[in-house]
Amino acid sequence: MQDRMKPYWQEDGITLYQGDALAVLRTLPDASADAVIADPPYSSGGVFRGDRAGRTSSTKYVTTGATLAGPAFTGDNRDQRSYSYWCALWLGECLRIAKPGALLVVWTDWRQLPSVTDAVQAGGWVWRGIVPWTKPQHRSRPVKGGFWNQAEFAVWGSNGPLRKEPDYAPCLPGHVHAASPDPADRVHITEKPREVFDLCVQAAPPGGLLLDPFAGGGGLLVAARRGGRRAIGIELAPEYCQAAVQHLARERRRGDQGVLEVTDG
Amino acid sequence: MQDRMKPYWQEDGITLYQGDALAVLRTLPDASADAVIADPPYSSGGVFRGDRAGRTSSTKYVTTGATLAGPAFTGDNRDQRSYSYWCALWLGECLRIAKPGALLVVWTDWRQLPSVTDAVQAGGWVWRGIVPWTKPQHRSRPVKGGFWNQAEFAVWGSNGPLRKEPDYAPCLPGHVHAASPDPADRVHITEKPREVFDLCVQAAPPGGLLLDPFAGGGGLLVAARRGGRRAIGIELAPEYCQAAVQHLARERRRGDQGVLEVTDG
DNA sequence: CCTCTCGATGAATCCATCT
DNA sequence: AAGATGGATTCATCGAGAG
Repeated sequence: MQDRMKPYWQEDGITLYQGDALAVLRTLPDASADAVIADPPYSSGGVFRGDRAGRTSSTKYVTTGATLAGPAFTGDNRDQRSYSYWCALWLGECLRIAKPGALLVVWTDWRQLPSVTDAVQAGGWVWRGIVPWTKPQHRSRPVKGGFWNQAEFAVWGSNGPLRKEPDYAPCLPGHVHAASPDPADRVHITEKPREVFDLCVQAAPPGGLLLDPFAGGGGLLVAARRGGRRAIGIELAPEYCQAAVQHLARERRRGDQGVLEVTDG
Repeated sequence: MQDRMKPYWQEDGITLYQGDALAVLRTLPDASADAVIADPPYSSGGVFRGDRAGRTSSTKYVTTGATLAGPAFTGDNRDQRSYSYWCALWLGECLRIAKPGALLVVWTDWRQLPSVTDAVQAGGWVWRGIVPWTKPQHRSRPVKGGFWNQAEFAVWGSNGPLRKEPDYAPCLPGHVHAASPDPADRVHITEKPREVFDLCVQAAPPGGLLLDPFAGGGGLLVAARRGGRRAIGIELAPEYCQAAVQHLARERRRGDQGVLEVTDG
């Protein structure tokens, strides 16, 4: 662990660092996080390698004429071996930061799933399962002559044996079925629905600390505050750091309204 | 391809061979199957290596002393390397038997998923996706301090480019949510629900030929006939061959009743 | 029709002990 | 010390049936 960095933003137990995930992770203290929730760039593309090179996320993920909600995100063109290697690096660093028994959740698509399970174990975590997130067909991609592509996957594991303490050792649902947010409401291109974030947040006990090395639009940070957890987010792109902070501010206003509505009812 | 074997049973375009999958596959003709649907023994169980070896399916998967449907099945004790190797062998043989553009569906659990995706590609198939089957929580197992284990996975691919013919190139659902059949109604310990078989059957066009190298209790053969497809099943255990034939006979009677009921209504 | 209790269920897992 | 063996046990869920 190196010297502490200056946060990009901090409020209500939510901290956001701007910078490269590996670089920032190295500055975080040992055995401090109750759970690590990671949604790294998938680095996926065509079935054959040539399809994968030289395109940025704006052309890859937006097939219709819809306008791109945010800046193209980087780090999404690694080939498979270097992707596994890179994942093993930051996963190993996360292991150091995680408390014993802490949970790990890493999101991926079908194509990178085997690389991610390898990397999780290479990073020293105990791999314990896969949680599918399934989307309704109208929000996913048809494959002519095959099966719809309507699932993404969370590879999950733990730092050593699972927590058994009676105070917080829940049995969490092993499947989420929810639609992606409407493109108009999306902060990040690949933003996951609220249901997914709300599940991930429960990987840490109330008041516990979540670590999100690829914070993107800040969806997990928002969910962490909503669920009464602290969180540390890391995001490389300044545009997304700004978007995440705005997201947190917007949801705080909406949350206040929610509280008022509850009081009224 | 070697000499034809004598079928164990044959009727209505459904053929069942009794024998080792690899041995029987070698006797089947080239480019004859429209789809391959495989539900091999998972050789799974145990987060750590020691828990994976030397147990039979009856002691491994059945905790309560209750209802053991049928005998324990064999071939469920391979270590990870030999499991991948063995899968690549029969998958390669299936590729030879498959028509160009034929679909492949291989069922597995989370633990063997990466091995199976490797083996599918090693066998020469183009890997194209993962279809999760999710179960309701009350028919799956809680994991204290973690996520419920409530999904199994179909790794799917094709023999070369996907079929594009307008006559049969459907977009099939990429997710099934269904409960396991009631233990009393099960022919095989690990039998999948009807919804799963009905989806798999659609991988071949109506009248087309399905190949099931691990027929077990015959669930896919029954579904194939129900869906108007032909099928070739292979099963090693004579007990399960017999059970599959009985299953087909029972469902034929039930099917006749079903037709009558529809006529009545 | 609603609420409650009760029981069955699970393609395993944990851990002490022995080799 | 590492691996193999064997025995004991997990608990939230939801349907059925009763009240």
